Amino acid sequence: MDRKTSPFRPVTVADVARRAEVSKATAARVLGGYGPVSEEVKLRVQAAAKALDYRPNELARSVSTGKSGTIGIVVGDIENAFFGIAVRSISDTAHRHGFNVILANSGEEVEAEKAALKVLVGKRVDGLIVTPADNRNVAHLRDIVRSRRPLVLFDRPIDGLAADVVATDDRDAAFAATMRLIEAGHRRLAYVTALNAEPPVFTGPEQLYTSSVKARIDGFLAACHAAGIEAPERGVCLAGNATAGLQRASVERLLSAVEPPTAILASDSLVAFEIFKAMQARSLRIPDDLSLVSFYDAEWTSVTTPPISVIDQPVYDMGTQAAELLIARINGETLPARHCVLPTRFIERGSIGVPRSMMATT
Amino acid sequence: MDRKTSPFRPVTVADVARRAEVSKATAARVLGGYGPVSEEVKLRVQAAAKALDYRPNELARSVSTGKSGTIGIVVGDIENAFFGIAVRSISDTAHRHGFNVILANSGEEVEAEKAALKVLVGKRVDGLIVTPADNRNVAHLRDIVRSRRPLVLFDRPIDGLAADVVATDDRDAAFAATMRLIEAGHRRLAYVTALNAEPPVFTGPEQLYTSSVKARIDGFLAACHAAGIEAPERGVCLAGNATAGLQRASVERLLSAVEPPTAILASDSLVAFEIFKAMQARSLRIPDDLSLVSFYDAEWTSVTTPPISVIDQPVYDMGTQAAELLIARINGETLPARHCVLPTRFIERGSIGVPRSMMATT
DNA sequence: ATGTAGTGTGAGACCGGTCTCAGTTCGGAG
DNA sequence: CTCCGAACTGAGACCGGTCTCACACTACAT
Repeated sequence: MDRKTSPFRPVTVADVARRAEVSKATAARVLGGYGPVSEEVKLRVQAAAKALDYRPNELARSVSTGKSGTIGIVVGDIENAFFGIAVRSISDTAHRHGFNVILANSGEEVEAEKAALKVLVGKRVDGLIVTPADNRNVAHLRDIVRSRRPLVLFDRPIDGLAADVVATDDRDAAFAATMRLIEAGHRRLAYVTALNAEPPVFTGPEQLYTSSVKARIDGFLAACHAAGIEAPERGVCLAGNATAGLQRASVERLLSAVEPPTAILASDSLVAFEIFKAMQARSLRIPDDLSLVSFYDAEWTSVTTPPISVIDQPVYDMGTQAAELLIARINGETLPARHCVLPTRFIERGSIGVPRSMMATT
Repeated sequence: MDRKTSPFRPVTVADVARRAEVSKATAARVLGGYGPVSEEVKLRVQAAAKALDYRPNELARSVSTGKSGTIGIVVGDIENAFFGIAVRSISDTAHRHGFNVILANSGEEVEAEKAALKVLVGKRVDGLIVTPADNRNVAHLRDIVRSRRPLVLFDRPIDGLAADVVATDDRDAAFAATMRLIEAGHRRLAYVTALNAEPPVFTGPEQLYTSSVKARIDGFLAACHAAGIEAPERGVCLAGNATAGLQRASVERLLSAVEPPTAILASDSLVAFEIFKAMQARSLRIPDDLSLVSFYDAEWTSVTTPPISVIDQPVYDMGTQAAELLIARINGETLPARHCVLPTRFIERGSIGVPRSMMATT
């Protein structure tokens, strides 16, 4: 504890008080801007603070007030543009309300998510925005709720958890997009999502632990069933997300099947990107050989030839909404948990075509 | 201060100590893992902590140790994939070393950068990684250095500031890329960068306050001069970055000039994207009508037709390097400021062609 | 003159941790 | 059997803030 002797020791209220020749309490009142202080003393303290270049220690402040002015965000992967923009939007909104943001990456791993949450709670964040990696394993989230710390689930609802949610109409969006493909004449459809599963085949919805993806597959299957397509489950492809290589291999396998799909709905822009590149590599043409629709209006989807039709998610608005909901809670709002569903928008571009088989028969 | 009466008051060492029937000091020793404690007492305290679900208050810990275990990052814009990956890489490395990350966005505004720095210093981050928005206005950074808080400049060196730097060989990369364009036969070259300037014309290098961009333009001009191209300065286009609309307008103006450039070097993937879309909108073809090279290997550049040749920057490595440099400093390393220059790599794709004029004359 | 309300100030407790220091206990050496 | 040091424990100061409380002083009504 040689801190007090170092010449680089940060300046404290006590230092300022000494220089302004007032008590620590008075200096603190000026610096913290709370109690009543006479004009003359206030000026003297402010002058001393400036002269000493005083920087309040927010940590000490937090420890005594119990509020940190910080919100924690746990996302699956910041590298993913979807989350990148979400983070941007959340942090913009947070700053606007005088909050800061601590960021943690779960890499879509529950264990990492738990660890991140632990650290954030340790840092006494005032509230949390989380994209839960696994809806089967939510004890740690339940703990957060129980401890009364405001929590907003982002993009992925969890049933039976009394937390606010900001998400999109995933099921409807997937249903509608699938319908468009079916209406174009497709009967062999595939839904591709990033998910580690062993074996990597779809065996049932209980396998799906990312709630948004589950909803989307629900919608996909419902549309297929409504159109009388049999065994559409076989079109659900769980490409891994552990390594890019694994995912690429899954996509390759899908495209080189004996009866490959004639239309694909991609669960996110990253898988769609893999699919697009794999197709390019084997000179398959969109939409002639294969129709492609992806969730999320990623930058690249608008500049390919042809451009890709997408389900646009209002990410920026989702982030803003989530942050605002959270901050309202932090400020003491006590309404029951709300569930905000934002509408997606289908952007028609050039990646949906008529399947070859249809062209032959018509 | 009704905190102590609330049933949701967080558990403290004192609570644990009471339950384990030991002194606060002993409980703290077990929980903090520092002093000598007998095996029996240790177990008792751990049991009590678990029963009470004790979560250490990191803030209080930081206030008494003087270390926060947190590093602050200030980037220009997280939405930009370049920074997105940088943040990812920095936070991965930080976590690997047991540090957390607080993120702040400057939006490329010095004032916001100053404010962010103030907050981060207030939160007593152990170190900072900053991409300075303006190399003319660095007093706040100088203050950081003076206060002995470790600081690493990311991507943008600042002369005369005794801080570590991780950057790329911007000047050389721009020089080499420009040379390629010149060798392909181009004589009317443009360099487009995002920068607000009034009027939006290049009048000299003193106008350039983002050091990396300045280095690149240096390289661009040097290559032009070496090839005997006259007044290459006229090709430097400062498209705004305040609003997307402004930037788009600048690009439009550039393309519809009486003597438009036959080759463009784009300073980042966002301007390149604007250029690509503007060209698409007016049915200009790459590389027949215009050759295009961009800094940064953004996702979209590899899937356009034709794909865009780029100067690939090793962002992930830069982030890792920056974080490691910083953490070494935090851990007490005292070497003089280092300047790490990472090499870029030119990725040849299909966007460089022979200018029309050349084709006619040959 | 007294009451009384209000303003400004300082002393010191407090937040939840860390850490110093002064015992206490115990074992083994002399 | 005493002495010494090591191992353990508790009391309490400390970190840098906030905040309560008591007190001094003024101003104004009674």
